Amino acid sequence: MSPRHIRHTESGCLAAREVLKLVGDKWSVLVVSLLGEGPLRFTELKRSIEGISQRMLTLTLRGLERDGLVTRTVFPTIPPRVDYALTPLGQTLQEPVRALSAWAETHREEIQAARDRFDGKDAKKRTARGAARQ
Amino acid sequence: MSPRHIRHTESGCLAAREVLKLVGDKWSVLVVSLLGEGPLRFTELKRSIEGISQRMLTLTLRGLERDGLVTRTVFPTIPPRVDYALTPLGQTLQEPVRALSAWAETHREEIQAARDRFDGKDAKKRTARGAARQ
DNA sequence: CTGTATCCACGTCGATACTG
DNA sequence: CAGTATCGACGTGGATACAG
Repeated sequence: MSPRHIRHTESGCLAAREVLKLVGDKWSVLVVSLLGEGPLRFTELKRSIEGISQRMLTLTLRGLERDGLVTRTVFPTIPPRVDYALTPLGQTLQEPVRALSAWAETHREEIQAARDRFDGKDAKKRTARGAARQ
Repeated sequence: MSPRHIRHTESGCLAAREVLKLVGDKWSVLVVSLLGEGPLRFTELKRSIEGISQRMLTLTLRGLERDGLVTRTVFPTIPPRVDYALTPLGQTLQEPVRALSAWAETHREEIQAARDRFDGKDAKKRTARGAARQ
């Protein structure tokens, strides 16, 4: 795994990879997006996302905290209360992410059409070879 | 898996998720970026990326082709020759992706600092509890 | 309430070998 | 040259149970 082959600055591309991976994460972007509208408690996040497990929410938040994108504030009360909020850095991430989401929304139908076309041709090929599956 | 909980339009968020996943993919963005400078053959791509296996390059290209981001042109010669190129749709994707990469580059050091801080505190906590690992 | 720990199913990826 | 097929290792995510 020599990272020498990647164009331009090596560290820049490694950073890009990591951020891209973060963005590709199943929950991170959603959490950041929710916190973009204000701080939330653990349970509030869990309820807002609803498909997420406790484990995954914890892991996601830890990762975001580690990267300096969210802050974790513990109130040592009983029962305990923990607030999560976006850092300034986390807020700046929202802009490029929103740009990407906008792109997705804009080209959603175009992509879907391409997929249908591709899958259609693929099905034809398979049936032509006599092995119609499904 | 009821997709009812996601905010705003359901299809929009599903589309965003899929694009985010595509962007988070280990190779897709790299391939799109390379094709952004002009069409390339299969082997040229393979050599340019170098860390990628034949299998992964094939799968990546099929996925991009399916989504209508790249075209696959076969020249029925011997030996065979296949050119891959970005579609107009694929080209438009480059802009938001570059914005995200720029964000990564800009905040690279900031993120690294946050990680060091976090990992440092984590290590301290662990040693304080008497279980210094590593 | 806010986690942590454990287990397991699943998908993804790489290595390798083979084909047209 | 440009793939496809197969296999095994690995990481990721969900369910569940338990703890502070």
